[in-house]
Amino acid sequence: MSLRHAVLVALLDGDASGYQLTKIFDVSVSNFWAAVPQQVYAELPKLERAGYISGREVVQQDRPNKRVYTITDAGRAELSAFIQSSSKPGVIRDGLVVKVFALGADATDDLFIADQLDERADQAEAKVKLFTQLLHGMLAGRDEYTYLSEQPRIGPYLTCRRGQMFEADNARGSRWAAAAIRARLKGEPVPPPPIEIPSL
Amino acid sequence: MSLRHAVLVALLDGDASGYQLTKIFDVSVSNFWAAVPQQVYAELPKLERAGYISGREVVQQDRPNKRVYTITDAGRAELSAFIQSSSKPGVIRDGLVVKVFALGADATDDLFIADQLDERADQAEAKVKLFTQLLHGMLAGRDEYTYLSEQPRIGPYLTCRRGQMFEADNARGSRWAAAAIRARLKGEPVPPPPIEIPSL
DNA sequence: CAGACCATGTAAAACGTTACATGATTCG
DNA sequence: CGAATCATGTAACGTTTTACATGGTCTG
Repeated sequence: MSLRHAVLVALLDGDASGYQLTKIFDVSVSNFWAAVPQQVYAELPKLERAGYISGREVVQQDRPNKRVYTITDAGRAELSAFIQSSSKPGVIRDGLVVKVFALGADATDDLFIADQLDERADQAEAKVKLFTQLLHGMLAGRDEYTYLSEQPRIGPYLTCRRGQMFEADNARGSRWAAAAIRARLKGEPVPPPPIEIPSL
Repeated sequence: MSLRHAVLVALLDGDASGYQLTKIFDVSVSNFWAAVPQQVYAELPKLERAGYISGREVVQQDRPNKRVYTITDAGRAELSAFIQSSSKPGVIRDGLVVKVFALGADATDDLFIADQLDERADQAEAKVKLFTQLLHGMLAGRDEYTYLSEQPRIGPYLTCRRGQMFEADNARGSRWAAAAIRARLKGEPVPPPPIEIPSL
């Protein structure tokens, strides 16, 4: 049950409303913990009742009023307890790769899979661009070495960097697989893979 | 809802019992669709009632009897329909990366996170070795180019290859992050990252 | 003879997804 | 004035996780 912890870490970088948290989940937290807005909104009252966060009303003239949450000491303690507990392996569930596993069962299906792999590669490339912008924003002109050595809160940078590398591989791998499928079906030579297979 | 489809693709390579399917999920399907044995066992009667698979009792002397399932034509059609439907983005939920996001909030916690990253790197390296063995088993002496050009069912090979690359990056990235955290805490120079940050 | 592997489940609780609902304000 | 953004939920349904349960055979 770490939706709760995902919300708590998101509040480490400053107070936020439910709406702002859904945006933070969209661009950064979703790389390691996916959650839709309804889930986030549902979690906030639970966390507040548990004493891990405290909310306050913020009246706005130009926009609807909002409720802004702060992580409490009890929330930080809960986070510490979570960090010091053992980590379960991450779960992956990707329907597109289920389809890739089915490759070779039907040639018509194979073409659909190739199309979807290219689409996935496009999305992954878009994410890489977004993450690269976010990273340069955090670096603010400094180089990575300086940033990592001097910045106190490197967590958001590292997870964004991880997302960037993950999506870059995702894009390369998906693009290659799509090309390989099409080449096979046309009887043409399969292109070389992005990374050679290691030996035993 | 693609647990159902994950079970169906697993049956494309031959009939299997519930128990065998849980093993297939363990070593290969779990790379793209995680499921515990109870989930697999629960899905089989549903798939049989829907007509997508058909089961038969197999009596064994040396071991407990088992029920072996075969994918039906209706099952293949259902799989085709799934393949031709649009793919939702894959979901990732990884508690360890939630912890990484929290880096910098507390130095004691940071050390725990570094330990867990090393542990994760060990597990990822073990998976890379396992996948490399599985891949060489599938290749059976042929090179990858030949295999991909000539083999009809390349799905299992590609998903295994993908898992291998994913885990290799996972291992490299986790190992580096652990080293970077420790270096920072000791005031030593942060080691260079496995991949340079792309420019804007 | 203990521990691992084969073989299959039930039941309850927790969690996640989807559809629906509402209403204000800003921007083009 | 319509669309986008801000802002927050409820309710129903479906899926996943966790704990529990059982019993045979095989290996050291």
